[in-house]
Amino acid sequence: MARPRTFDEERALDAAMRAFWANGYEATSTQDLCEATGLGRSSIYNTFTSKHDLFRRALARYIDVMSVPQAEILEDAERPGLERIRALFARIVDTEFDYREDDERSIGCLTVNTVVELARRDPEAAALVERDLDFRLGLLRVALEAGRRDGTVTTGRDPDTLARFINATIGGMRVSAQAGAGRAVLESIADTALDALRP
Amino acid sequence: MARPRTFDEERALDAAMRAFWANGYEATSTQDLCEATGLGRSSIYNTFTSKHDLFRRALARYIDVMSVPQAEILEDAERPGLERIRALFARIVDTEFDYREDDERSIGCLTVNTVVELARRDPEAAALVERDLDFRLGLLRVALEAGRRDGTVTTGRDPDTLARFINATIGGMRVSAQAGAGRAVLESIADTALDALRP
DNA sequence: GAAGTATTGGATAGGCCAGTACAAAATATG
DNA sequence: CATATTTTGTACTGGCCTATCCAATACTTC
Repeated sequence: MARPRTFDEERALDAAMRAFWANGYEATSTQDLCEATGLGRSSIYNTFTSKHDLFRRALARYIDVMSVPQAEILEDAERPGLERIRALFARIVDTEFDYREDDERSIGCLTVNTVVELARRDPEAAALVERDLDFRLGLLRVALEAGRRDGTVTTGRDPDTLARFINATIGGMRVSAQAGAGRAVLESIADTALDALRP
Repeated sequence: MARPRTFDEERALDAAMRAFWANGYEATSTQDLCEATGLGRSSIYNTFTSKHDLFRRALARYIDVMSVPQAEILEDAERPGLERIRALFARIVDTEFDYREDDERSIGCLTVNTVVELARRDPEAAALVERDLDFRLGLLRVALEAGRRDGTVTTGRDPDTLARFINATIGGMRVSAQAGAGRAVLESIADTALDALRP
């Protein structure tokens, strides 16, 4: 019925996500977004209405994309509970090194970056992140409860507290990675955190 | 010999620090800095040369101000090693609640915020933060080694690894606070982390 | 092939950005 | 009190920012 798009909306969204992820919301201009996606301004505004809306969608996509494999790991009934947490840590470390610009520093995690840069003044972003937090805490509790049942998690602390702790550890690893920590350091942080699950 | 200043440079720097801390570097305009400090543009540029330079000084001041009490805690020979770490955690929690805007969300830690927002593209800021990281890791090692000697830290992991872990935990607590965690949650994260020191 | 419709590129708008220019004001020194 | 010197307020600059406008384009349907 009319002229069709010459670009793939999801690819564009991915490119925008990468730009926000690597540079932050404020430091990414609409011009940057045009260059990152390869689209013109018109196409961007026609498709995504505003920079803020594009960010919202990019963040939502990031959360969706990242949570699938994490859920798979944490709900993997084949593995003991503690091993699921260990595998999650390993995945976190891998992503910190897989997704990188030319730079030697990690670009971190868009969710963490958003919490730090935007959560206080952007209620929509805060809501997305909070929803994701609840979801991930739930997944962690599942794995921790499994660990308690199968004897790999022996601490007396309740799964809720432990889930918060594991989640905080992941945040700390991501900040450490952005501060320049290498693979060995991240792995040792993860290993040490696991000690708290079987004291 | 000439007209004297009508403002206190340190007070102005403090106000600017608070502004950057609460809102981030990019989202804080020079206009915001004028309002926060109560100074006119001329006074700001006359005293601090540029927004970036003002930020650099604000960050340096933040690091200085924060590290003094933390060093005191971690080097306090009266306390066993583990208790020093515990006291440090308690202080982190307190600061997350002491320094707050009207908001119900924490403004976090300027160092962490800087790592996340700026470290990748601002080498000066990155250098300040890295220097501070080395300093704090050193303090943590001191306390952890003391803990090993006095028997309160019983884990077999080496102090360097443990220092990284404790530091990451603090980062994770700060991100959690910015994501909306309350006092009880932060305290439980800290308590759980301590479990890793005496497995 | 004509009509209708959505996309696209380029120009543009209005505002805010960091930073500067300059003159008026204020004070220490002589 | 005069002079030298610094601070301060105001106005301004050039540029980049997000967002819009509009005409040209390209495609689908009839």
